[in-house]
Amino acid sequence: MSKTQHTDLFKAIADENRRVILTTLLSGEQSVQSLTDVLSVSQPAVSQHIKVLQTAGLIRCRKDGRQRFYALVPHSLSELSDWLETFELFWEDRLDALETHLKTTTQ
Amino acid sequence: MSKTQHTDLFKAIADENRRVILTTLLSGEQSVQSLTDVLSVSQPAVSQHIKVLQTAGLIRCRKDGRQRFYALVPHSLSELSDWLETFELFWEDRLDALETHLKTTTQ
DNA sequence: TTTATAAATAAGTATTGACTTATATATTAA
DNA sequence: TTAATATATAAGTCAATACTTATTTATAAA
Repeated sequence: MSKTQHTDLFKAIADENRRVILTTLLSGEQSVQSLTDVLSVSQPAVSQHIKVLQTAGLIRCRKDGRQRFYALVPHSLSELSDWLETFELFWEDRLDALETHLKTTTQ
Repeated sequence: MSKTQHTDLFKAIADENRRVILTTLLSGEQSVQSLTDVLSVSQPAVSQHIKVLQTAGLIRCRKDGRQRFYALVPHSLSELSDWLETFELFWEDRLDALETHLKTTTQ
């Protein structure tokens, strides 16, 4: 995993509206239209957020007629999960596990 | 937890240099000086990053003479952990657990 | 075919954010 | 005291970002 992609992920989830998109998709795939209804910004703004999320690998697209349905990509936050685990092991005083983890993980 | 604080956390970890500060602190508390040695930015830039991390509740300060030692605040990423868990339950098809989780969690 | 709809892209703007250098503040050492 | 050191704050700059409206592209319906 490149450093750039890493950065993409953290930046992607840094925006509140993009996090709303992600949590909205927990209830299943959504068209751009319905995502626009949820957020209080314009349709182009939503499309722009979608692009950021897609570039980060967090969502994927399914075309159907003139609509596009976006859905969560399974396990696409695992990189974040790995990053978090480093700190959780540290805080749990699982220093043995942390050492192993640091040896096998790129920070 | 307020929405503002939530946003503070995600924005705090969005920056690469701030993530470097956090991972550096895994090896114990550090002075501003030694953090400045690690990053390739000026001392004031480091102080500014420190302020963001401190505001987000991720690090704390200990004063000793004219030095200030910063350290990780244990479990301060639990909010991020909770947020992540929502998606992980979803991806694990633990839909029963997800339902329970969504009922008890503020997104 | 023409018209309407869904979404993406283009282009411009205003705000935020990450830096810089200069300076202020606090503490220690000479 | 005076000078040196560690850090924070001030002020300014530049680039990135989150929006806007206008337009393009693709598809479906009249």
